[in-house]
Amino acid sequence: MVRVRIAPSPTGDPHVGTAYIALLNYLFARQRGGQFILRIEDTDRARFVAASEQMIFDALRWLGLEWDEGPDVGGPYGPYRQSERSEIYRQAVDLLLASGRAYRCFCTPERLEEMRRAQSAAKLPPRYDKTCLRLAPGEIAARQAAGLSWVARLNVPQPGETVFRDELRGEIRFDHANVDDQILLKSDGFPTYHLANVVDDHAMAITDVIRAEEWISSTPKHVLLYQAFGWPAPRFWHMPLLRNSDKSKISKRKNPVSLIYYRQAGYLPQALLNFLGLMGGGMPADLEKFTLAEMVEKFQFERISLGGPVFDLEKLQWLNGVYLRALAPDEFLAQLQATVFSSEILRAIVPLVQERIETLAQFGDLADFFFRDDIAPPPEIWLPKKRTPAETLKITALMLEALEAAEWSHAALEAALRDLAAAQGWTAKEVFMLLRAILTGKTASPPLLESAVVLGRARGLDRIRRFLAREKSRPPA
RNA sequence: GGCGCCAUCGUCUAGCGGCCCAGGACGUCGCCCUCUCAAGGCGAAGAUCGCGGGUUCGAAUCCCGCUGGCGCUACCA
Repeated sequence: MVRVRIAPSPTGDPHVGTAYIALLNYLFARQRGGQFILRIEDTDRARFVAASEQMIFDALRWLGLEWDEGPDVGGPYGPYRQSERSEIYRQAVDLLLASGRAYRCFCTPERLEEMRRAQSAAKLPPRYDKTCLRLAPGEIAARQAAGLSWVARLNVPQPGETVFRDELRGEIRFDHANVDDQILLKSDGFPTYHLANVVDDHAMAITDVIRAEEWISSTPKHVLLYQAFGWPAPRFWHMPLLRNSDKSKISKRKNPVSLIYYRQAGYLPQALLNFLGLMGGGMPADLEKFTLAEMVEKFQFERISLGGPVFDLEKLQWLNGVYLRALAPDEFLAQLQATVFSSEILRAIVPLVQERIETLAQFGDLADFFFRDDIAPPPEIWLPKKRTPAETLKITALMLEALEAAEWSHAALEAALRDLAAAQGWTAKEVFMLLRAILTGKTASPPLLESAVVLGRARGLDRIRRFLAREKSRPPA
């Protein structure tokens, strides 16, 4: 019986890369009559975003990737949220500490920083120097008694080598000279990914770990952990990374990556899924358009091409168009009413336009930007009278950062924009008008912040990113 | 820098020793259809298969080296 899992981290919007890996895991499980598990990897309390978990559930369900076990549906191997499994990790660490496969480390971040600087200056691989491994038992007890904070580190045998098999690439070997004594338990008592992932995969009887290629370098640490615990390791399948058009790992800077965005921008889940299925091969080459069920039937993992595929929005858009045109008119209408013309959106827009309207027919004139995709205002709209294009673009980039960090609410957006204006020596009016131009394409619109909230975070941020991309690539006039 | 992974049209890919002076799709361009624009149909341009060595009667396909791209190099996942 095959058991696989997807283990997203609730640190923000659900990511298109998560959907890709989820799809692959789903296919693998369904093809083999196995189970597909959803586990929430919420051990990073610094980056934790409370609303994120629910958004992950919603986005994966929207795509139709149902899981057999998970935090919301339960299952025999729960709990499926790592923050609820602390005791399990603590016991696991005790085991490793007792057997000498892990050790307590009291080094301060400053010392570690210093050590890494020296190593990099000496052109050595950055690696913890095992200082605390040499601590006498009495010294360890004393430091603990003194209340010094500590972490648990994996004791990687030196010298040594770890060899493991990647099902798609064959044998991969790592000299231990390049494997760090990874932190397993953080000073806040939470495990790192490496520990939690191994402990949970074993506890949840995961047979095949299907994850992104970026994990290859840390797989030796995982294999060492399985050995330290005396557990059999699962099979590893590392999938190619989705890329931006410049071939770098897909990122929100260069590409929309939020599944919320794709849903709100009017992509059909079956089209997005189909497109993801095209990434990296796997399906018979003569097929371009196929359903999830057909993928379960025909997708072959052995056929996956290992070169990282560029996530080509234009092709996704074409495919989405194919799906949209194939809809029966009634279905098409239903889609429209479920998304861009939902009564929720309409209801939210009403208070923004009602007080500015003289005939109902003007609704479109006032609210057009909610229903348009490409807003491309000319410089006479967005360029403040007293500013240059260069400084305007610069503050727009800062604005994007500030808004990405802010909660998408009227108060938070307003605070972020006013702070930005003050910090950059712009008037609030200039900053607000700039954002108005980018979001609405006009100099006069319904109230900006209210409009931004209705437009939504995903589409709002996307408009700013697209604006920046467009203006940066525009040859200076 | 170190380590690892990868390498066919701009992009997604087919090809797993002869069927390939490399096929399909997106995008681009042209023509047709047409009141317009799309869609659709037809067609074109587009890859010395990253480079250099081998192995072989024969290599895009196998091996080695180089180069390049990417990833990792955190008390993030």
